[in-house]
Amino acid sequence: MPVKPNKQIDESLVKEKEAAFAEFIQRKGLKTTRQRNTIIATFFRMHGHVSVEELLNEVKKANPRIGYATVYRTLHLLVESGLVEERRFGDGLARYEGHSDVEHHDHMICLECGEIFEFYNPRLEALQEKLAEENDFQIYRHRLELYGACKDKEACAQRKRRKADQAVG
Amino acid sequence: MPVKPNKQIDESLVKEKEAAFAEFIQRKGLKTTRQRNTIIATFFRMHGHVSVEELLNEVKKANPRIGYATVYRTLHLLVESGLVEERRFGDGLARYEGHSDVEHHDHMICLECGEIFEFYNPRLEALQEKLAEENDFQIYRHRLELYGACKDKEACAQRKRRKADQAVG
DNA sequence: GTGGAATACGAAAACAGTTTTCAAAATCGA
DNA sequence: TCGATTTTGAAAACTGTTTTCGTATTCCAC
Repeated sequence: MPVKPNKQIDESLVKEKEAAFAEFIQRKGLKTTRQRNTIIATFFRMHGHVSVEELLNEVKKANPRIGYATVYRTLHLLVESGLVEERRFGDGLARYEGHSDVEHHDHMICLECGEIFEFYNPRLEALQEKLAEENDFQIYRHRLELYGACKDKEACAQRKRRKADQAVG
Repeated sequence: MPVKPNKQIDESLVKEKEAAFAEFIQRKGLKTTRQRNTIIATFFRMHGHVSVEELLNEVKKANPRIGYATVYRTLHLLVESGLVEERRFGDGLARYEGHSDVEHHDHMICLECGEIFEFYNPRLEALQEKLAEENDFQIYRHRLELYGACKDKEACAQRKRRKADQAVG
């Protein structure tokens, strides 16, 4: 089971998403702007579960004049378009995730190094459906998060150091 | 499977918890106060997933001079004591849940009427453990939330009305 | 292309939930 | 009861997010 999604950026996939967003914007009668293009181009080239601040930092490298408001607004549009999902892991801030090839997945969050792993298991999905059925409940969506720690302490510590370095730099 | 926990308040259980909290306070060298007593007595006699505002409203009936700050502070102590758990269901506010007889459970949240159902299934727990094991990950805790809708539309609509009434009253 | 209505931008203010501050009040061991 | 320590409540501060408002940009009709 691949716990971590592919780290490589698939440029053609990014282009596809940019096109899909452009179409969404047009369909809604909204306008294409330099800032929105910068923001989505940046976002779709980032990995994993991106916070607004992380995204803004990257965006500012391309255009320092872009501010929080526009990033927030563009992220809302991305969510509305269905290309991106908003997630909250209880640290109080929203994180955004571009839909990867894997349609749906759950998360394991290491409380040591902060890494967020993704996984998917059909038996788990099926079991949830069954339980909902038994309770006369219809599931629209769900969220499952396993909080804990990597057993590979060495790799975990290394990730932790790397992230600490990033935060300083 | 009982989807809703017992609605009855077990007074002896409440007393037990009050005693446990008193012991925690003492052990930490803190002081017993009228306000804290009021707050925990109120909390442990409420059902389900209580927001700070809901709790404060109840508390004010016993002592209108108690404010947000004290409620927040007391809830933090309750969490620290291990008698209460904090949960967040994505609507931006924290909810607090006294540990019930059921040690652990997951949630189904109806997006129509807002009702939060509890459930527990050992196979689900076991499967999660197995998946974590396969990924060299150790689970400390987890959270599973099924968002959807009650299939019993009548009961659902009734709950919705009742809650709307409460909000006004 | 140009004009102009509609939309978007950025900075700053507003907002909601939560936390902290501070001076006055309450607790509790000596 | 005294007095050091903790707690309280009101208000201010904080955090992440949303809205406001005046200016700038987009883009369709011409």
